Amino acid sequence: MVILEELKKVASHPAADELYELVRRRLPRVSLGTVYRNLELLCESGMVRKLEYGGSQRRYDGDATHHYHLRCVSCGRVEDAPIKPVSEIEESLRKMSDYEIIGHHVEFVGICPECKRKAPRTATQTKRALRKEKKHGTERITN
Amino acid sequence: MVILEELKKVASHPAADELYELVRRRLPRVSLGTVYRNLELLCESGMVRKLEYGGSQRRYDGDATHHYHLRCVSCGRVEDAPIKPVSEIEESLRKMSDYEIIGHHVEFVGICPECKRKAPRTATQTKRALRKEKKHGTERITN
DNA sequence: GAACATATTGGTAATGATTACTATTTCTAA
DNA sequence: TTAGAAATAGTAATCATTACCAATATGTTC
Ligand SMILES: [Mn+2]
Ligand SMILES: [Mn+2]
Ligand SMILES: [Zn+2]
Ligand SMILES: [Zn+2]
Repeated sequence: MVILEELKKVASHPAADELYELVRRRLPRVSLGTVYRNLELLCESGMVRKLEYGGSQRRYDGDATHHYHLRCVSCGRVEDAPIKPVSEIEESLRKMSDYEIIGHHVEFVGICPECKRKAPRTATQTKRALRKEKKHGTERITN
Repeated sequence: MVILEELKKVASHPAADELYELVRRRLPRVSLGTVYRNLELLCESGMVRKLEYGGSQRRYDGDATHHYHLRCVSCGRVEDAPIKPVSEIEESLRKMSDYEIIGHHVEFVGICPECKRKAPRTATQTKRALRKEKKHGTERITN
């Protein structure tokens, strides 16, 4: 319950260890293993979504409804993309493929307003950042 | 060169160790580290794409042009989705977000024809497979 | 070609996120 | 209470990826 509550409280799509720190404030004796185990159970029950895009750590999302994400290549922040999913895209693929299509995921990559302000980049710098990000995953943010 | 050639030969989006085995047939003394190192260089030079969707291993794509992917939740196969990318979706997001949008990735999930034939699934079984797949990543395929 | 500087490699160790394991604790229901 | 079941904390194991470095290969200048 506490794990789910804390996950729903934040919009930051935290990784397991970040969520662990949040949960610890309320349950100081909880273990990281318990966080992982229950996140898995919550995913299975459909109350939590596991995000497995770029980076070296999985992120978890307390909002299990279908929506897209937007990741800042500079600071690693992941936000919900403020557009609604286009289900028609699945239909058009069904016409072209023999797969039984179950769903789709979309991740936009970009630079968040804060990072734009802090360090406006040339196109070259942006490409470099993208590479570095792909290489190392992105820094943790303390949002 | 050999690494890039072998990667371009296959349509299976192999993981590093799978590609390592392919390269070894031509360069028996090559090391896995060399494969990783050069894949990184090829990514940086833009000739190879690194796929970081689900599963526990990264996959590599010798086709660096923008395209979508289609993953079978049953066997783990990853194919190119036979539809063209919709760039308009980035435009519509630009209107709604202050991010500087750089690009987007799409992964469809479904069941490939072969798996459908081998083990037709009920909706419940499919959901279960999806969970298991999310949990363990998917089996290696020998395509 | 010899001598040197530079770049790349193979082999192996280190890293780090996730998972597995297990003794102990907590819950449940008679 | 009390026995059995379920969950947990703490720790070990796993395994994909990176880091490291001595050895080898490559290129360059004379
Ligand atoms: Mn979200
Ligand atoms: Mn592809
Ligand atoms: Zn940012
Ligand atoms: Zn399949």
